[in-house]
Amino acid sequence: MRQRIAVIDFETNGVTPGRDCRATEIGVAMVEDGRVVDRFQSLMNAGVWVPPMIEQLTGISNAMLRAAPPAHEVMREAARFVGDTPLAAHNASFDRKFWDHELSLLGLARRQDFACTLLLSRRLLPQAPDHKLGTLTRWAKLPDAGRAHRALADAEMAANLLLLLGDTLQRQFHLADIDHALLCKLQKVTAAKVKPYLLDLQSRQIGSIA
DNA sequence: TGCCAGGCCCTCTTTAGGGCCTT
Repeated sequence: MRQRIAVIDFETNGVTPGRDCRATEIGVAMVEDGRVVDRFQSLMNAGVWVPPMIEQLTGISNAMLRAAPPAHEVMREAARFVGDTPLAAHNASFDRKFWDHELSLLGLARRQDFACTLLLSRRLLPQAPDHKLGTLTRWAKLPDAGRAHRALADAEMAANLLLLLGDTLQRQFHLADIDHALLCKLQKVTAAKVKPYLLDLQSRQIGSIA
């Protein structure tokens, strides 16, 4: 996969963005030419309280957030870092709603689509024991990216998984280079129809060469 | 007043229910 894609991950203090529920950390792993070429990570202070269960899960404490830069500064920097690069995340519906919410507080709006490594791995790696990011990383023997449930480590794990999914597609279906638009299309095809869809795509690519 | 996620996917489905996945 040669295309540049920004793989993002948020740590948050809950699951539904709003006045009391905000992002606490963002990590971005920038993928290009089949590898991670750039990284962005920062804690962010949005003035929200992190419950003990989530402090324990992420290792991000209320004290750490009090010392962190303001959320609006971090998000402005993150938005500049990502620019118009196509986005990806593991369970993108989660990260997308926080990305959109945090941008909206800056008066900004997302212009690009999200590819989802959860939806894609359910379709392309059905033999995996489950489709949690950590399980897939261990199962596929992907590189150790650091402490799970920290934003950059999770973003790097998702980036490695995205590259694996691209390689799997190219190897199994002998497709020309995989791009973000194809991944977004694939995640909308139902799991049962994804293989016929790819075989059809393969035959059309072979036809166009011949 | 009290409660509070939500999108995706499978199946014992579609007039629904429950599990997965993210923090």
